Amino acid sequence: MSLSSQYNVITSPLGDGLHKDGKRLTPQRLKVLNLFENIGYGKHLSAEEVHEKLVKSSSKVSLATIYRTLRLLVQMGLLHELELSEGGHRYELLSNDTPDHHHLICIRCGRTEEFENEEVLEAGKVAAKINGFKLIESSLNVRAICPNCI
Amino acid sequence: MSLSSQYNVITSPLGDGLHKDGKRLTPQRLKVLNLFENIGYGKHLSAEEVHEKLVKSSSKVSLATIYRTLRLLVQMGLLHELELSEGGHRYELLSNDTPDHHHLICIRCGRTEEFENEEVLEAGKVAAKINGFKLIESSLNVRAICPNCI
DNA sequence: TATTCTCAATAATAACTCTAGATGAGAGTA
DNA sequence: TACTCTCATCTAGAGTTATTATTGAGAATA
Repeated sequence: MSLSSQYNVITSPLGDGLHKDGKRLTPQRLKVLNLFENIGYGKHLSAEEVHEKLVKSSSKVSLATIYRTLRLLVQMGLLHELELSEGGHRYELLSNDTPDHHHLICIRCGRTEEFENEEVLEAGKVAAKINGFKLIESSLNVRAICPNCI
Repeated sequence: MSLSSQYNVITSPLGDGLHKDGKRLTPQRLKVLNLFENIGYGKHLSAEEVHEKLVKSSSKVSLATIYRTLRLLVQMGLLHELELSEGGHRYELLSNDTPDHHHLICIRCGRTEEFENEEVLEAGKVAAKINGFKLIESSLNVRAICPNCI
């Protein structure tokens, strides 16, 4: 039996999106997406810049793969493509759902509800600042039992 | 190649604890632990009570397995054993770290810092109430980059 | 009564195999 | 310059097998 039938294995949005399509989660794809997550929202890079940055961080990924991966991540809705008037394209991280999204998860049936909360976002910011971290995103997971399962 | 070598598969504390010891994550073990999580902290049950409750919820687990599992969960530090003067033992969920614990996680090196925050706990409570869920616990995960990795 | 032991049957999961999807290097295209 | 294509090589992950931990039922123990 493969692990995918386990009760409690949680996978990434990238992995999930790829797998349900017969596609594969590769180190290269992860590196490209991580790069965008690291630089944060609102910043855009060209394919060449992505390539340079990965090479500098001793993560060699070929330019052809960069192009293929950028196209894929745009198709998956994880990146946004900007067309420049000077020619060429740039890519930026697309927040895939409500910013500052939190989840209420039923531990019995897995039902999930999203909600927003400003104080939670603020708490994340403060914690990051105190510890000298650069914030990327925060998500509150509330483990609970839904009405149907009580 | 087995999934365990993947980059981004997150497993449960129970699964992790068992696997690193060559032990297995079984439905029975999960059911027993879930039962304690569902009734919440501070409440204790005897082996017989655990058995009854599981049988009632149409989750048949043999009494022998209940005893074996309770001993295991105590060894793993997930449950606490109380010795009663009238004879027999009772078990209760052990909060394995700071209650209302939140995590600041470096997405590059994996370094993790814990912190507490009252507003976050409150936000979880409110969200659970609005949606009719019974709260179990909430944890805020802040994805960020630590000083060493910036 | 509360708990443990025995042992045949069951099943979690590590290990291995295999195949199609993905990559790298470099040539091709516009 | 900006990107795509080709193709040999590589590898992610599905599928399968095999091993051995775990379970259930009931007897045994204290």
